[in-house]
Amino acid sequence: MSKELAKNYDPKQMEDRIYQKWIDKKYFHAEVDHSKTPFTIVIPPPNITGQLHMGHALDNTMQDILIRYKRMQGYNALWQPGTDHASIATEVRIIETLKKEGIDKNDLGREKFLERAWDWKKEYGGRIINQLKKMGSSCDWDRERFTMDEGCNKAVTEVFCKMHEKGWIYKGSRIINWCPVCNTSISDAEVEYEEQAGHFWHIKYPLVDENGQPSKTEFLTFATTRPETMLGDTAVAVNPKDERYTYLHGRQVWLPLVNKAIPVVEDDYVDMEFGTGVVKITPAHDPNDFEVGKRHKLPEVNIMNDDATINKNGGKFEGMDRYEARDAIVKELDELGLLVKIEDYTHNVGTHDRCKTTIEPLIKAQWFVKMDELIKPAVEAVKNGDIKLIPPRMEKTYFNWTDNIRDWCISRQLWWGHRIPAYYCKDCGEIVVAKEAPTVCPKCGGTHFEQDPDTLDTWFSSALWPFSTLGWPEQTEDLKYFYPTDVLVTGYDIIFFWVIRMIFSGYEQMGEKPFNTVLFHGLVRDDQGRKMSKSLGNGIDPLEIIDKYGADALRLTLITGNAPGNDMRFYMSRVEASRNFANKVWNASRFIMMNMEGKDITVPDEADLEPVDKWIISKLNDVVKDATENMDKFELGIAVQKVYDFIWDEFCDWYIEMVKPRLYNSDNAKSQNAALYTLKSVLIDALKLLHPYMPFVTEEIFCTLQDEEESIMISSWPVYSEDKNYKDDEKAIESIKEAVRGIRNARTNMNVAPSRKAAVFVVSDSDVMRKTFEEGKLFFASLASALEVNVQSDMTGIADDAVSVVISGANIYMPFSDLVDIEQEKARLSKEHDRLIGEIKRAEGMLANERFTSKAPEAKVNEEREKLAKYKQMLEEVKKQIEKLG
RNA sequence: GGGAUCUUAGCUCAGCUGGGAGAGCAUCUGCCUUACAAGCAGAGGGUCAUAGGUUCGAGCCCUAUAGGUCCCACCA
Repeated sequence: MSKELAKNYDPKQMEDRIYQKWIDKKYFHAEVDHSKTPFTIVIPPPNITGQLHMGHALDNTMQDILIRYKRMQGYNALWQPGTDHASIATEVRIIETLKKEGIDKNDLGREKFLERAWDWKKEYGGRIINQLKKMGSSCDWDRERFTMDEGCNKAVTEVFCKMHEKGWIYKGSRIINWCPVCNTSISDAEVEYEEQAGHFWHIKYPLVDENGQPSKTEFLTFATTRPETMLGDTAVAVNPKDERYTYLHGRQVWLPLVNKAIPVVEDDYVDMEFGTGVVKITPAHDPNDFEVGKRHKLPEVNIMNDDATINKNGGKFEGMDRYEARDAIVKELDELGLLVKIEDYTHNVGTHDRCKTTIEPLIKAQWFVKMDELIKPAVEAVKNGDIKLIPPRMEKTYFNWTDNIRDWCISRQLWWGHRIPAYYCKDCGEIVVAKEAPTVCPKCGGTHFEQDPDTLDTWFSSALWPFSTLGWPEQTEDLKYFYPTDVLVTGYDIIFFWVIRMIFSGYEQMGEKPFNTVLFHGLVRDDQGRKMSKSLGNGIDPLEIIDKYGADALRLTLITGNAPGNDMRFYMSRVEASRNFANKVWNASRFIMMNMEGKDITVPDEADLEPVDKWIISKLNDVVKDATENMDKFELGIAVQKVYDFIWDEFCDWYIEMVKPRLYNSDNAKSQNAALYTLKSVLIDALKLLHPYMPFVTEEIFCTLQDEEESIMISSWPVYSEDKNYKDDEKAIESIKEAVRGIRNARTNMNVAPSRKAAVFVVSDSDVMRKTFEEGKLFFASLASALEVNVQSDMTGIADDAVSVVISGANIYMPFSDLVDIEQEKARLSKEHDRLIGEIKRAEGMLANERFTSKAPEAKVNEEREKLAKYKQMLEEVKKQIEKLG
């Protein structure tokens, strides 16, 4: 019993219903099944603080397309979903919320804070999942994971302990990036450099004279952007090759305000060309100075508290904020006559990517991951192609990072996250790293321990995501079967944060790569090319788009007209165009079903298929081949464009129109059946090709069209077949299309009213051509607004002044001379004449070139010869017509 | 400072391994033709940034230049 499609395409009434059906039927669920080849994608876990934005929408659309495609191809497709605890992002949000309630994080205490965090997770963690469902994402929700669930926690602890044992995780006192607002260290990757207008303070320090006192006559001048750090200066440096300063070797300068003598050191780090060639050295507050300090064994004087106020080492400036101190110090130096000048200076300032606070380099004891060995297999894998990056240019970005890798600071002074499994003996201070809290100190036998208060960088756990979600560290069946995963789809903006770290973690922990291919996409920008952001208020909510136009339209919009890895702009007009396409598919299907109503459609003999039928079947066959190839190359936008063009331009605008006369004529049942069968089968395959992109509308139509099959998403992907390759029929129908286009064009040019039908004569001396038009007479007549069609080999019955259209191999005549403006007709023919002359010139030019005919591939040369012959013949015909008109 | 990328129709962008310049939107003209006006038919519009080079042949490959975007580094 065939159902009916609603009159109008209305995504709202179907999408949620269909999604629920898929869930109920468990179509998304994947189980280990050794009779099938697995195809696995792990989702980039969205933050629990997050809401679906266009970036997610794009990212997940791409994944869903790949998963649905592979599932239809018969793979055991698993899309592993989950969410990320997003340590610092979440913690910041909770602190904000607490603040509104007048609660300070520290007053609340760690335990209570974590309770709040879990409440938060419960409340908001599911929100984005539901939003992903609105997109149509076919994730296996039965397997949903969280980076802080039991299994992931176990994986994290396991990795930490293993790597510590191996010596690749260590605790060290080094200069790190400190965020004074978030009160935590952050990794290099989390520092964002921002150009800021600042000042360059030129300052001079007196040299120390032979009595150990500050000289009144000798000074050293230099410039700094952060004068407050002078409180922590422990040297000034010059380049050893700098002859201007040879006299300084072995001498000291007097550090004002602090009032002590500090040495002049020589170091290659100093650029002689820059400034005065003198640099103040503050080892505790600058990464470069830190290195210089190490080389010269300088003391490290930390002058700041964690909140970036000056500490007791800052003497009378103690307690001031770093910027207050800056002003105060500049003022005092000026009073002492030590301020030479102040320049405006624009420079890059490191800020925290989460809160935009200027970071403060500080020396702190932190945990690090040693990178030099760990990174090697990850570099090798991309170099030798074991892991493919798409587009390949991303490799350069990748290597740029791996070549300059520095140890990864993984400890964070936060509460929300994986607590570091390191325990300190309260008696002797011994550090024990273990999966479980130790009971006895291996060094002193003490029994009191305190766990390290710090948590791990949020990316530490997401680096393990491809295998922790499959059960690791347990050797599960899932892990053996689904790992390594196939494709990772993500934005190029997290290549350093996440992609690289997953790759080296995969090799280190699993001994195998985490995925075969990384498919990168760009950013979705607003219609002016700006990044969508909260502060600009230019973000477009995907859910609003879905509500108005449907998820299918949104998905199609995001995937078309954009090359891999490139940013794209989001236009409402494009969403409308996508929705219109859905509507087009909807209506074409509705038309086909209306005509199928009450008919018992059978599979026709090949002999009963008419040339038009074979033409569209052959065209579809080509699209199946092309689109599949494109999808295999991850050219998703190109693939769907071909399907789109096929459905709209070929199937709807030509085939359906061509077949209408047969549908309306029940006298020839065989022909009608062949048409209906072709309509239906081509539609079904086209829907299948479209399904990964537009899952909802294709499902609704598919299920309405044929009741026997449950769902398009578990139907099989169309396969190219040599048997459906009807090149002769394609050629024939293209001739008719050419004729129709020519006639329409001529009619428009002549201003012939559409309502006015004219007789049409097709004249050709080719038997094949006459047969083509004879067979296609019926639909040719309707498409060409012909009253009648006469196919003949001579000019019998055709008026001299009939309008003529020349196509390759035939002349078409329309005797509506009474309506025709001869001058206009001449102009039209003259234009056609010029066009042909141009084509002939081009082809002749190529063929006259001996180097072309001898060097170009033979097929190409023959192609040009054929074209030349064809155009020459057409030109002769056009010339004759022109002559006839005088 | 290093690197990537872009410059194609009025706008936004495709153009896969080099072989007669495309789409959507916008514009103009005509159509409420029995699936679709969220539509149909037709039309206009491009020295493919500039200059060289390789090639029988370049939007595509190479070099340089100009302009835009982004990433990395961070000379105090």
